[in-house]
Amino acid sequence: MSVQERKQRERAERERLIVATARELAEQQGWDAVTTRRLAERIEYSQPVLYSHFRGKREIIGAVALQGATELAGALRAATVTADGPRARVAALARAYLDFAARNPAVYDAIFQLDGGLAYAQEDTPEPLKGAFAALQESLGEVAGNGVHAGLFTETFWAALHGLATLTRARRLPPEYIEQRVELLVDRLALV
Amino acid sequence: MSVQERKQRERAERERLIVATARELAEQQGWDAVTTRRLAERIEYSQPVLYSHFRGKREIIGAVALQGATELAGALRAATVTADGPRARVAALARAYLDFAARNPAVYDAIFQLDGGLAYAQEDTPEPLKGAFAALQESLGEVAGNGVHAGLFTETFWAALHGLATLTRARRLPPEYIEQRVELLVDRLALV
DNA sequence: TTGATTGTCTAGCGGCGCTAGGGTCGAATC
DNA sequence: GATTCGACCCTAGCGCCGCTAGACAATCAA
Repeated sequence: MSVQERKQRERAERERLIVATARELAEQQGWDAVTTRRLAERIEYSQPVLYSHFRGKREIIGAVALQGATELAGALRAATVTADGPRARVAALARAYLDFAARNPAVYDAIFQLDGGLAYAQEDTPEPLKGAFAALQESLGEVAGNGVHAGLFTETFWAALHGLATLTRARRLPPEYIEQRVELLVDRLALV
Repeated sequence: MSVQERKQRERAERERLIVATARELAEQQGWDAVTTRRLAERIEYSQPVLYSHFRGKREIIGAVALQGATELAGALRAATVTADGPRARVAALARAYLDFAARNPAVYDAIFQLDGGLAYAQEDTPEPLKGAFAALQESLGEVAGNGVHAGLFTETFWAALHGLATLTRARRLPPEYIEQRVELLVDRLALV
């Protein structure tokens, strides 16, 4: 059975390679440049091999999204544990979120803009996505204020961050004053 | 000279037809379905005719975006004039904005998500885009609060609306409770 | 009437996501 | 160790895409 196991391992390894390569290519040249041909060439296999791992390009985007969501959740938690008090936690959370979006634009798109065939905000939502939302809510739930549902507050605050992240990167918002906008958001939305 | 004028009129009319058809097709089946072939077929001309009006598909998206921005500005102003007092104006503005995004998803994408080759937040930004932002600022500037720059406040509030609009439509946010989220935003961000 | 110009179309280029079908090569059997 | 068999991967190609070159027809000017 050792031969089969080795093959399974190699297959899993190749799948990781595909996802990592897609992500890398997307960050380097944008998702439009991630074509099945280019991707196949980079991993040094032919195109059809991709389809033995994923149903299509959409699923590859989805895989990158899940990986990214896990990292995002980690980054958010890492940023908030060291902060002192609810207000500081929320501020750190907001900065970490926007920082992640700015540093990993392609991954951010995979999670929040592109169609990766994933279910969001439902029961069958994959764990990494739920986890990322949970990471947001852990800090934001503290400052929702009386009578305001924590989930609803988290969604709204998150939407504001998402708007800042996407409009800035799509050059719809001038890149200056990011910090002031975050301050404004935290000051007004978070009740300490 | 009347012949030339007639030709010019006809050309302009055809250009309007192209933009209107692209918009219609995009709203019906999404921007992915707006291919130069389909577009050409719908206007009953061959593909190259499109390229005698626009440099490419990107410019067609840009044309739809400009048209949409003008409409958006109008919708925002129409919604705010009847409202009584700054708080009500902002609430009406927010609802009108989200309503526009929900009713014209493809146009909204053309304005705020897709690449239409337009300049944003710069001196050479086309007038319709400046106008839409101005329409936002007219109502939002009133509730920025002391010491907060009106432009910065407008950008931040707008980003929050944009986040709600896009996340809702991309099914990242559950479609219920939209009104509550808007209430929350207006209550907290707008200083009356 | 003729020649130039303008306008439009047909055809085609390279590239896309995706798949059918054939060939190769290693594992299991005798 | 030879033979069979099945898993695996590649070549080739389908119907699309955005975009363009070059042929051709209609119109205008001389």
